[in-house]
Amino acid sequence: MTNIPAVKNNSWFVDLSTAQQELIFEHSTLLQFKKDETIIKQGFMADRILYLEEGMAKLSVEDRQRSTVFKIIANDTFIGLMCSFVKRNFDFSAIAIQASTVRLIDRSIFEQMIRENGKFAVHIVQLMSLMTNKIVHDLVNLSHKNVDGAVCTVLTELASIFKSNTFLMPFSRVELANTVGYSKESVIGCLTSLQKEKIIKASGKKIEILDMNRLQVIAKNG
Amino acid sequence: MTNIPAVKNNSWFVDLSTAQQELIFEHSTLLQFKKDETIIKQGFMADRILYLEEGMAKLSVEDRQRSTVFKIIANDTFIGLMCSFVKRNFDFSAIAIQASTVRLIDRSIFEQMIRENGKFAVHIVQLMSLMTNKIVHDLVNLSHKNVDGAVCTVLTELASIFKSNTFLMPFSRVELANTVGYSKESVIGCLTSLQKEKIIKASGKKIEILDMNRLQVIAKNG
DNA sequence: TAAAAAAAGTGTAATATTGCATTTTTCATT
DNA sequence: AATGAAAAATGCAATATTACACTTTTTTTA
Repeated sequence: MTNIPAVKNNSWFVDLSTAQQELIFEHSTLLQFKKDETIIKQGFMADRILYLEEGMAKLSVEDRQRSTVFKIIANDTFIGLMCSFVKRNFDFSAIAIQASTVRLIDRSIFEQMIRENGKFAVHIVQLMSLMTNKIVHDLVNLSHKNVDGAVCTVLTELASIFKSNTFLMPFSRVELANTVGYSKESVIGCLTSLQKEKIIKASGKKIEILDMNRLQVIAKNG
Repeated sequence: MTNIPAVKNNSWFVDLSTAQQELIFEHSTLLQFKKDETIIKQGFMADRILYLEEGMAKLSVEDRQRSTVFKIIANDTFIGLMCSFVKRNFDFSAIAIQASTVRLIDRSIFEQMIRENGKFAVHIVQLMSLMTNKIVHDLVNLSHKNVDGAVCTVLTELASIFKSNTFLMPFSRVELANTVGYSKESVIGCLTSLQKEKIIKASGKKIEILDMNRLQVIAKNG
């Protein structure tokens, strides 16, 4: 019998029967990624469903000129659901921003589970609903802000993702610029002035939020 | 026996059995909306799944200050799937931009279909995948463009949605401005200069694209 | 650990965008 | 058809953002 990890209550597979869980685990592989390793490269064939068991990753859309992070995900999240159900290729990239464990699940088995197990299917639809909703609201939200507002919004989000006011930014300055849709100079300038105002402390990738209140005010009002 | 409309090949319910189709149609209502009527108001209770059978609608996120259209949908599309599966309330608004026919489907019956019919479930997951993917790419894409690029991008998209180089804009100038994330003055200025360059002809909501090539070039290169 | 390369940071001139005041046009209503 | 209200359009000064050229710092690699 396959070695099935202890089922956490909130996991995606609670709705599966023991036999189905076994089947999934038989047809899945566990991979380890180091910080900054590429989990998915946009354009690659999408024949697996990916589930981030441990760690964190950033999802980005790539084009000829730049890479734009549109979402940071933490453990217990599907990485590939967004497109691997239809597209032959991944439409975005995923890069580990912490050491991560990813389960690769055979797409046809996963589909079979959706077909066989209605409760599981409903659960998956709900997860997709939630994710889409959040992404749309976040992106629309960012699009109405000036540099300062956008950068501060991202910083507050990062603090909440990392559950700490001190964290390592998973972005280069250029990536941060692409994510908020402004030039790197503007973004760097904003970080510098936030620092002068003693709202944050930034040395390299390490960010420390000193005054969360003021940060949130700027995030809201530009 | 319930009156079931002739099943189109590409419809969302082809995977349902005749009995299931009957059930769905018994537990659903057909509503007519005139142009500019509100189909969904953000914040209302989401106890139905909405399917746009005929017509067109714009989906928007509302906040205190503005309404931002993030997607235009045409006939044979689910309107509410994106959030009505989890949230108690709709997280966005939908307004008919043409006379439209909407089928309201009981949420619990719809969920039951997903549970009972695996093929249907997979189909729904695929639809959601596609939609999310398209929205994310479109929004990210817009966020890197200047006013001209963004406005031209939206205009080319509208032409493709309406399948014609002449169409009625489903936006006020202010809404268009919110959608692209720029001020109304900038957007109006852009439309004016596009007109001076004889790339479009705009009188009120009526837009005529005179030079699609140049429009696309601006859409791409700002 | 030194050298090279990449990323981060800076000041400033050029450019793009906004916000305001005001006018014109459009649209609905009587 | 006249009237009023809302939307659209305009020009311009104020502001925000970019792009450039350059320096400094950090990271990588030999």
